[in-house]
Amino acid sequence: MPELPEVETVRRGLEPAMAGARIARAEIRRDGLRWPFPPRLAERLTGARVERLRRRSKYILADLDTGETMLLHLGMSGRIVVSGVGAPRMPGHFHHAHPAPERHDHVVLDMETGARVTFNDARRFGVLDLVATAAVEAHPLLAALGPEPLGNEFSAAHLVARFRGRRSPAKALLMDQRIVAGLGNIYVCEALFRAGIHPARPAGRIGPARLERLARAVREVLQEAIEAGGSSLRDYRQADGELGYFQHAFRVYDCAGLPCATPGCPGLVRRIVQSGRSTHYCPRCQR
DNA sequence: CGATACACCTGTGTGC
DNA sequence: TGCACACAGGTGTATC
Repeated sequence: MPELPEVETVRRGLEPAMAGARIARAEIRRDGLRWPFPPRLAERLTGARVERLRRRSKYILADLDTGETMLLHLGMSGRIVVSGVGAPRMPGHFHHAHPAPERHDHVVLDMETGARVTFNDARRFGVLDLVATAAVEAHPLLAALGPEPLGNEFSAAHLVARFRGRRSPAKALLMDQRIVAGLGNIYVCEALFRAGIHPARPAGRIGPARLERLARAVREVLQEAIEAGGSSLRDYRQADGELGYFQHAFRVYDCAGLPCATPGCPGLVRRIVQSGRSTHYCPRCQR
């Protein structure tokens, strides 16, 4: 599921419940997700105050006042939902204010304010790790990430430099988190459509003007998707449990067989497979 | 180094 | 109704 817009939406939704609040109790309901949880996880979280929530690529980073940072990734099917915001504090009786745990609720954090944060992940491709805050950027999962697409380091010039001489399909390079961090299957397809670039075009054979257009398209589609609360196809929810609604604004993703969104274009959206993943595009307006 | 295949795991939809 | 199979938003690792 979750690409940058979904993760950013979740991060923002968690802030009211977590930022500045202390974790009163951490319930760890299994040994791990994609990898085993770090040792003594519950003890290391209990009593810690969350100082702030950051995002890097598709990771949520919760800086704790213990000197550690909790690193979260939602994998394909993860969701983090808050319940009981504003509920009166009832020490030892948190459960009265919250729904019963559901299947695949793996980690439950009860904040001292009464809010409950639940990490649910059916497929268990998600990640939860703890790392010294001073060394977060050196974490193996973060160390090789490319620039944030909504930050200053990402630009057409960056794409020019990184695409030069590469024969891989444009889609493959945009999916590569070392080149630009945070894009996934949906937003790569949508950005290539907006830029008029065929997803199979060799990356090194895209001119600078079109890379300018691509950099703009990437920023635009991510920004619009964040404003729409992300895209809900199956599992994804915002932190308050609501669906995102950017899926209604898809122009190509999941639109195989439908007319192209470009006014006057007679093309039909096509689905192909690249590197084992679905690609959606308009063969008429993407070259 | 670059490109591809596979692995991890559960749930859902489709066709027989 | 049951069953087999394809497919799903990600990404580290193995392999050529």
